[in-house]
Amino acid sequence: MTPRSPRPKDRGIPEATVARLPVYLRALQGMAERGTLTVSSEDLAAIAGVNSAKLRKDLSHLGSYGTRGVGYDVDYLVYQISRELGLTQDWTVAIAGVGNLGRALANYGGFGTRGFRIAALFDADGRVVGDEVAGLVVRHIDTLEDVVGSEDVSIGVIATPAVSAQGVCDRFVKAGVTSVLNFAPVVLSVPPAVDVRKVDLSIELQILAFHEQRKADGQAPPEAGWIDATEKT
Amino acid sequence: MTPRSPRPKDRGIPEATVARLPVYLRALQGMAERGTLTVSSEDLAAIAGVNSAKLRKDLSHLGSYGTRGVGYDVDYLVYQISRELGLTQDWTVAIAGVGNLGRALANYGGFGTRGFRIAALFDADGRVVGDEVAGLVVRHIDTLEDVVGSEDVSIGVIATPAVSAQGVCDRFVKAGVTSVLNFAPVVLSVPPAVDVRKVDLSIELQILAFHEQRKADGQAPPEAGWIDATEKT
DNA sequence: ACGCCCTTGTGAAAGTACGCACAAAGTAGG
DNA sequence: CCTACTTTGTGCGTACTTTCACAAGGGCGT
Repeated sequence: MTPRSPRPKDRGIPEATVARLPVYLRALQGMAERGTLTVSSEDLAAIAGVNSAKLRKDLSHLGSYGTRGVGYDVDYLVYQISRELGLTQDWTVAIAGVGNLGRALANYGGFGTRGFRIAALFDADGRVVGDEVAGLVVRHIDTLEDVVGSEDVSIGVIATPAVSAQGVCDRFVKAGVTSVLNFAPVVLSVPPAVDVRKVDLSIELQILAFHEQRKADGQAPPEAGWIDATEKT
Repeated sequence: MTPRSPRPKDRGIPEATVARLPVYLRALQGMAERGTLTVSSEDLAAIAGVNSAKLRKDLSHLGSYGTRGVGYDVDYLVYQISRELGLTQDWTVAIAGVGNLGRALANYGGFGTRGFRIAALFDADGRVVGDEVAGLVVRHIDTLEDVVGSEDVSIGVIATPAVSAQGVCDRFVKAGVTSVLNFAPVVLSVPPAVDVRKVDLSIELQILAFHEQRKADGQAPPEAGWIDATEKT
C-alpha cells in the first residue's frame, strides 16, 4: 500500500536524467525552429550525444509521449520537457558580483531561452554601483534583502570573489532564495532546503589536465572513429 | 598474472574521484597557507563538503598517504594530488572568443592556482583583434593553427557563440589540441582521443528550476539542520 | 483487413558509486 | 612494554546508472 503522496504520479525522476533533459530540450527547440515535426530516439540521441536507449528511458520517466514506429512529436516533447523542468513559469534571478563574469552572465542573452528573468545585479564596489549593465542599474549589495524580498527572487547567482561568496550566500538564503548557482571557487554551506549548484572553471581544467596527463603517459593508441562527444559531466 | 602495463600502478582512478580531487586540493592549499601541518579525513571532508569515508576512499586510490591515529600531512597530500592531476607540469591553454565570457576567463587570475598558462586569445571580430586583454594581444581566429602549433597548446577553451563553436573546435582538434573546455551551448563532436568538458549556464539554471518547482509543488517540509552543500554535480 | 516494418518502452544484466562499520595500525601515556 | 585512544584503509551491502536486447504497439502499403 504505502500511500505516499497526493498525486498518483511517481515523481521520482533520477537526477542523472534531469541533468540531461535540458540538452534534449535545446536540441528539440532547434529542430522545431527548423520545422521538423517528429524525431526518432535514434536521431535525437545522436544530436544530444547520448545512447538512444538512455534517451528513451529518460523520456519514459515523463510519460509515454512517443509513438511506436514513428518517434516523438517535436513540439509536444518540447512542451512536456519544459513543463517538467518548470520552464512554463518564470523564475526570478539575482546576480551578486558584477565583475567580468557577472557582466558576462548578465549579458547572456535569452538566459536559457526564456524562463528566467534577471531582477537585479548587486555589487559591493561603489565604483560599479549605479552603472548600467545589460539594461539594469547595479545596486549596492546592502540592498540585497530588500530587493530579493520585493522582487520575489528564487534563484541567486554568486559571481563574487571567493572570500565574499559564503557571506553573500547566507544573505541570499536569509532573504528567501532557495536555489543558488555558485561560480566562486568555494564550497558553500546552506540549509538542506536550499539547492546549490557549482560551476568551477579551475576544477574543469584540472580534470582535463588529469586526462591529458594520462594520454601523455602511456599513450594508448586511440581506437579509430569519430564519435559524438559524450561530454563527461 | 595479466601483465598489463609497464608501471605496476593500477592507474584506475574512478572518474567521480577525479572530479573531487580538485576540491580537496583547494581545501588543502588553503590549510597549507594557514600553516596547518596535518589534517584528519573527518576535518578535510567537512571542509570539502563530503562524507569522510568517501574522502578516505578517494585518497586511497592515490596510495596510502595517511598515518593512522594522526591523519594526512597537508603538504605531502597537496603534492600527491597535484601530481596525480598533472599539475606539476604546465599546460598551455588558448581561448577562442573574446566576448564578455572570454574576457572574464582570460582575467581569471591564477587560472586554477597555477599549472595553466594562457598562450593566446582568438576572435573572429576585427574590432576586437589587436586589443590587449589580460596582457595578451587578441589574435585573429585565422592564425589559430599557427599559434596552437608553435605554442604547443594542449587545451582549447571555446567561449564563442554557439554557431561558431563546432567549427572552432574542429580547428583546435586539427591543430593538435587534445582537450576542449566548451562554454558554448552546443554538443561538440570530436574524435575519441579528444576530451571535452562542458560548462553550460542555462543547463545549470534549468536543473535548479526543476528542483525549485518540486519544492513549490508538494512543499515537503525540509528536515531541520544546516548541512554542508553536497553540491550536486 | 492484413501483414510487414519501424520504433518505442522496459526487463534484466552489468557497471559505478556511496556510505556504514570495523579491523588494522599507529600514537601517547603510564 | 603494555594499554587506551585515535584515525586510516577497506570489505560489504545498497542504491543508482548505463546498456543490451526484445516484446509490444502502431502506421502504412496492398
